[in-house]
Amino acid sequence: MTREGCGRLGRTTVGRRVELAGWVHRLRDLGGLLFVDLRDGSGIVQLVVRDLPDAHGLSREDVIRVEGTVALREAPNPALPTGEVEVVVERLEILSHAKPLPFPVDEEEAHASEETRLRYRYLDLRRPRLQRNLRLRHRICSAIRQYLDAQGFIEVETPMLTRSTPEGARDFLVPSRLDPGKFYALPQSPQLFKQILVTSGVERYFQIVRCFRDEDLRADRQPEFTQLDLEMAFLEDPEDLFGLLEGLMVHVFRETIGVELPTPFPRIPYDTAMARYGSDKPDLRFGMEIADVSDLFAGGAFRAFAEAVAGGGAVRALPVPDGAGRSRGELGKLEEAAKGLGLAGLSWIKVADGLSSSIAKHVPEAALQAVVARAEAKAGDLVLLAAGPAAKVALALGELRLRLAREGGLIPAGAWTPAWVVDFPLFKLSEAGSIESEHHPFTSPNDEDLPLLEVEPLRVRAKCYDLVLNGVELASGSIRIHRRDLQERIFRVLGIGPEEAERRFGFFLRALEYGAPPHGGIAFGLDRWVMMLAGERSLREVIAFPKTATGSCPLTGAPAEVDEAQLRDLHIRVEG
RNA sequence: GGGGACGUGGUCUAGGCUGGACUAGGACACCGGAUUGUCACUCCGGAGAUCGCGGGUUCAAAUCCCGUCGUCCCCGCCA
Repeated sequence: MTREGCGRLGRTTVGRRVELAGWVHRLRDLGGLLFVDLRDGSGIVQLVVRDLPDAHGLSREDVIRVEGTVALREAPNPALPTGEVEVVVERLEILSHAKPLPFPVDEEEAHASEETRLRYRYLDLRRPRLQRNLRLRHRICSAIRQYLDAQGFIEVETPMLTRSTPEGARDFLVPSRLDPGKFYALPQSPQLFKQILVTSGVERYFQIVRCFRDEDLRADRQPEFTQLDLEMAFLEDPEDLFGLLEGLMVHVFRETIGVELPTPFPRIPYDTAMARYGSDKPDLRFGMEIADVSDLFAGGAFRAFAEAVAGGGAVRALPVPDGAGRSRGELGKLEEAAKGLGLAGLSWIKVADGLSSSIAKHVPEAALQAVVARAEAKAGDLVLLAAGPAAKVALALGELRLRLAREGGLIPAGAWTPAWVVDFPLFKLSEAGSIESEHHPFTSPNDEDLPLLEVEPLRVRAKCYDLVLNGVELASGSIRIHRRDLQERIFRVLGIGPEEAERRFGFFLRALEYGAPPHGGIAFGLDRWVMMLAGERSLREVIAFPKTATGSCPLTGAPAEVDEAQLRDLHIRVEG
């Protein structure tokens, strides 16, 4: 007799003799009559047990096997998919006993601290919500593979033990036993390997791959995380990739949560994103677009604003729907928040029957009207005004835009607003004042900006793009440099001399010398993607065995001390 | 590296500001008993906590102070 799925029993299986096995979900002992809700991977069904004395010793989460006959219920339970039937048990075998549980596993929401949940992760994962998340994650991966396979991509594995290449984050290091004093690094991404793969004739590569970055954790950041990594040969125009990836997004959304994403996704230049949304990952689920009103205050009587414009800065306006009712106290708090974000101050205009404004004394009514018009504010709205260096104003207003939208409940539930952000700058200024890559050093500059490379590097744009979804950076990629001479020029701008370049990237530069095709690609943060589709707020809810905020694993106790002998083998001595 | 919140039986929590009748209360889980149509079963009874750890203040500390550890959130950091 073969085991059947609890959740597959129903009206059509009445009268059948079945064997079931699973976990005791709940018990209702009425003395002469015992009800057991039996749970397996397919669902839950009610068992009725009579005249089996052993059964009264059952506990929740015991693993049992039963034989019995499917019968129509006297009183159906509409809350249960199998609620029309029950299984009358004739034979019962306890396969494994469960101790009293540290927390209930039959509830949708967790009723235990995260630490307890992670310590008993095998119990936590039995909860329906996490089971759903695991299955959703599998379906997403499955849909990705299905789509990319159909598009001619092949999945190739790259090493986990590799060499440290100076990328943005701190590396996890693995000491070499055979070569004392030397270390492998766990990959922050398979960046150079995938470029070498396309150079090797793998024209369409992808990999669902674990990556490691030794930085502090967040709700949306784990030290080991999974990327959908992807690279194509003969990719010169990002648009060719966008179409393909929009197809991927549409496929995954359709197959997993049944949502139809409209294509094409909007393309938003980086400068526009910063100006209108104050962010390089704009949340397009709601309006509140920031308007530039610098010209309205240039040379005007309100000195704070006029001087900002004269000094090369900007004055920008953020409309707040239905914000006109805010009290002076609330506006004061907003200004405090703005100062915390680096602004010198925050002015406001309330749009009601007439206008009232914190700067009415200094600014003519007509100018205020013009600001309101440009910010597209309606009666009942509030307009916030900030002045200063353009980048600072943009970021601060962008942050306020998000906070006010969240607080005001202006973000529609169930909305999906993907967009491509394009035309990123190639470089940025580090805190120390040196030139750094905005994306990574293998990103190709825009052809027409090449003459600026050594002269005005900060003005060079990159063939670089992010896929942004609901204000979250979901994927990031670029067209790569495929010629050694250009790659060396970039290194020079970055202050990486020929010797250092040879030492760190010699293997890669050589690969570019033997016929490297133009190529490019992208990498998705898979965990975040799953998190969004699952509607979760933390990555830990979509990773089977995640780490705590301090990088520990309460289940296994990692990280942990190791034997002295192991350290000796690795030529490691621990201080202190 | 910085800021904030939290830590009380197995689990979740009340109490904490305003120290004293707190002999630390409740719910769930657990144990014993009853129970033949329940489905969050019900009813009766029971056991289980030196209030994360260390120090201090005080006649007296779960409660106030300092330190430390752990968890969570945020800033920095994350090409």
